[in-house]
Order: sequence, then structure tokens, then C-alpha cells
Amino acid sequence: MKNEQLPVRRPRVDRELRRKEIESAARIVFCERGFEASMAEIAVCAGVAEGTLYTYFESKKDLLIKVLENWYSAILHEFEEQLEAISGSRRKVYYIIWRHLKSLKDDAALARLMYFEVRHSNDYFGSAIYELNRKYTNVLVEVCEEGIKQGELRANIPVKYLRDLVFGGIDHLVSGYLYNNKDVNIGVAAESIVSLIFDGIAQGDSDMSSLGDCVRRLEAVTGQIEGAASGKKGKGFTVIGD
Amino acid sequence: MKNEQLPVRRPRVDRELRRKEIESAARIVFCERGFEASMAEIAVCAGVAEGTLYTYFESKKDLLIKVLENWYSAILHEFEEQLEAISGSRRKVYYIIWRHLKSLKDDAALARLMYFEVRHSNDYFGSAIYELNRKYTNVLVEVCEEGIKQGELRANIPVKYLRDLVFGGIDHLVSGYLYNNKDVNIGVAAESIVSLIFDGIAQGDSDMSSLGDCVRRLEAVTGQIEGAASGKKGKGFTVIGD
DNA sequence: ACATAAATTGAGTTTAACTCATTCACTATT
DNA sequence: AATAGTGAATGAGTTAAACTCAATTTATGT
Repeated sequence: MKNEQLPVRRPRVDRELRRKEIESAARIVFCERGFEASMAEIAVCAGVAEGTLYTYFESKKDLLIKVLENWYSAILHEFEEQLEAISGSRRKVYYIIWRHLKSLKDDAALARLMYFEVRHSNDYFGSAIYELNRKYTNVLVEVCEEGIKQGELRANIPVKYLRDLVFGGIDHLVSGYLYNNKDVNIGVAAESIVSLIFDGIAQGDSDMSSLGDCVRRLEAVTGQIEGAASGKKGKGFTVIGD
Repeated sequence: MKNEQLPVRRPRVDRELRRKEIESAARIVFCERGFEASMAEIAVCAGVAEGTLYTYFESKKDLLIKVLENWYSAILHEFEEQLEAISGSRRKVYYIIWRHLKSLKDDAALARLMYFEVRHSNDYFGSAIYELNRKYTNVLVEVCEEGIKQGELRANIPVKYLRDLVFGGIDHLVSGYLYNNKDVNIGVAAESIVSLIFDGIAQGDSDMSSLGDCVRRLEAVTGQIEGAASGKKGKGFTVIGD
């Protein structure tokens, strides 16, 4: 007869509790040592035998994916919540990009694992975390469609391509930084990307574009005022910059 | 010690020739079976013993990287050659994007290996193929800088970010297709990306709407100031700062 | 108390990359 | 032609870590 994981009826230590224990041990070990970390190490950190891990998770990769899932779904939650409070397509898009960059920066170790181990592995597509990621990136699509409806954005934007451009671009941008812990100024990065996306690179009407610049500068100034008023320090998030 | 039977055939060949033999055998096997392919299989295909592989290549990954290097440098060569014949920033950028997409489509198996196995592995950065890739993507940067000089493109483009956006975006776009052999219409994809990059997504057709947009933005900024004055703001995202 | 179910264990299995002492093909020297 | 020297080629053996499973321990229902 075989020992398989079954619906919990009579946990010695509550099964969900232990699962959480293992997940948080794994998070710690993975963050410290990357995917090189052995299951033995994780077992030690969680205070269980190696074999036990396999009664909770199918494989090492599976365990890693669960860890990243927890992380990601927390981000997604905050993400959707905050976005509601922001008005204007450009500001919304800016927030999406900025927040995404911030997540990657704040949890660089996890982002690194996501990027290097999961994102491009064969079992990523179709996984729960893939779906999470779709939902996450789709927020941009929704914001754009709303912007089109409001007349803030041109009607014929290939929205799906835009999504790939933005999130793929950020991946590409950040992966270099993730590798050797260089610092990214996420404010500058976000504004650069937004300006590319919104204004394009073609030489347009110079009056108009300088007006846009003017507005952006005003917004930056506003931020200074606001920051001073609310007494917030606000480390390094500049709307404009280069 | 235990080498008694020797049904061995051992042609001794020029070292560079044999290296090429192994590389092309590896290319075939990797393309067919992916990185799952074992060194034993590659050895059989190349008609040598497994150990021999290790006198030419440090590791399996090293061998794969060499295979991809050959592929990539051929692409790069054609790339630079063709580009000279094209005039106009937009047409050049279109070609870069289109040609890149075409390479990925034509050699999907290799692209897949590049994407899933090499691109995000730890020893990618600093490798020769990384340098090749830099050179490759830098062509876009050069084209843009030329376009700015010619006055075809706006002067203040954050060119590095543009590069990440384009190539990262394409990666992102294609990786989905690479996974399940869906078809991509590279013409449509290339044009969509070019239009995004050049024209942006902002509504900018008429002077009026552009001005209206500016006014709306200014109003929003004013609102920020007012909000700041009343001191009300959650922990959440503010347009500026955080 | 006892039987039973299930959680836990760690020694053992597996698998494939990688190593290295040895063999032997080839060349230069006599 | 014989011999020695060089280094390419070999494949059995090593290793390391993910994963398995029969046995063990512990909690619970009757």
C-alpha cells in the first residue's frame, strides 16, 4: 500500500500549519542560497525529515513555485487595491510600472528565482503562478481599454502587444540588475518607460510635447510639496529624471 | 585496470574538425530533444565516447552555449549587412524587429533553448553569447541615435530603456508562442510594435485634444496640491513619491 | 485499551553529469 | 624499420542530489 497525501482528517501537527512552516523555511533557504539549495537544507531549516517534504510537495520545483505563489498573490492583492484610488490613464500606467519595479526591487531574491528558475521553465505555462501573472499583467490591458474609452488614449492601440512590451521590457531591464545587485532608480525607470509608451519616439509637434513635459514637471513639483506637507521622506521616487 | 576488451575504433582527427563535428551533433540532438538530451546521446550522435566531449567542452551547458553562439553570430552577421541597405529610422527599426522575430520563428528550437536554458541561467552574464547579444541589441540603439541626429526622432529618447522594451517585449511575446507551437504573424507583430514605439499610445491627433489632455493633467495636479493641503492621504500610492 | 489511519522518517535508489587512469593512434627521430 | 614520445580518446567508476518507500511513530475513534 502506498502513502499518498490525503485530505486531512487527523493531523498530528495540523497539516496546513506544517505546510506553512515548510513553505516559510523554504522561502528563507531559497532566498539565501537560491535554487541551488538542497531539499536536505530546507528539511533541516523546517525541522523535518527530507522525505516529509515530499508528502507536502511533489518536487523541489513545486515547492519553489508555491513559495513564489504566496509572494505573488500578496502583490497582486495590493496592486488591485491601490489602483482604484488613482485616476487618469497615464498615472495608472505609471503606477503599474512603478509598483512592478518596486516589487522586483524589494524582493530581489524572490524576483530572481521567479525570473531565473520558474518563469522560463517548461512547467511554468499552465501553472497557478502563470495564471496569477496573467491576471497581474492584464491590469495594464484593462487600464488601457478604459483609457481608450475615456478618449485619453488612441483608439487603435494593439493592447496585447503593449502588455508584452511593458512587462517583457521590465523583465529584460531588471534581469541585468538582478544578476549583479546594481541599484535601479525605479522612479527614473518608470518615467522613462511611461514616456516611451505614451509619447513614442517619433518627432511630433514640438509645442505639444513641451507642454506635456511642462505638466510632468508641475506634477513633480507637486510631489515635492505634497511630500513636505505629509512629512514623508519618500526615498528616491522622482517623476522626472534621467 | 579493467580495460580488457577493446572493440574500439579511434580515428584521430584534427582537433578543430572534431570540435565542429561535436558541435553539429549537439545542435541536432539538442534541437530534437531539448536540454533533456544526455551527453551520452550526443556522444553517440557524434560517434565519440562520452568522455571525449569533456576534452572539448567544460560542461553540457558550455556545449549548448557554443552551439547557440554559432547560431547567433551567423544571425548577427546577416543582420548588420542587411541593415546598411535600408534608409529611414522607422524602416530600419521595423527591419530590426521583423528580422529578430523571423530568426526566432525560423529556428524555434534553438530560440527555445536560448530562452529557456541559457538566457536566464547564472552563467549567461559575462558569457560570449551575452556579449553577442549585447552587440545585437545595440544595433537598435545605434539606429535610434542616428535617427535623433537626423531629426527623425525626438531628441530626449531614453534609448537604453527603448532597447530593453523592444527586445524584452519580443522575448515575452515569443516565449508564449515558443511554448506551444502557435503561429505568429511576424509582419503584424512587427508593425504593431513599431507603431507603439513610434507613435505612442497617447491621444495626440489634434491640437485641441492634446491641449485638453494638458488641461486635464493640470487640473489633476491642482487636485494633488489641494489634497496635500488638507493633509489627507493613506499609506497608498501618490502620484509622486511614496 | 486497542485498532486503525495517517504523518513521519531516513536509508536506499536512481540518474546523469562529470572524472581520470589507461590505451592507443599518430609523428618524429634514429 | 624500430622505437619513443605526445596527447587524443576512452568508458568504467565516482558523485551528488532529487526522489521513493517500507517501516515506525503518534493521534484518534470505538
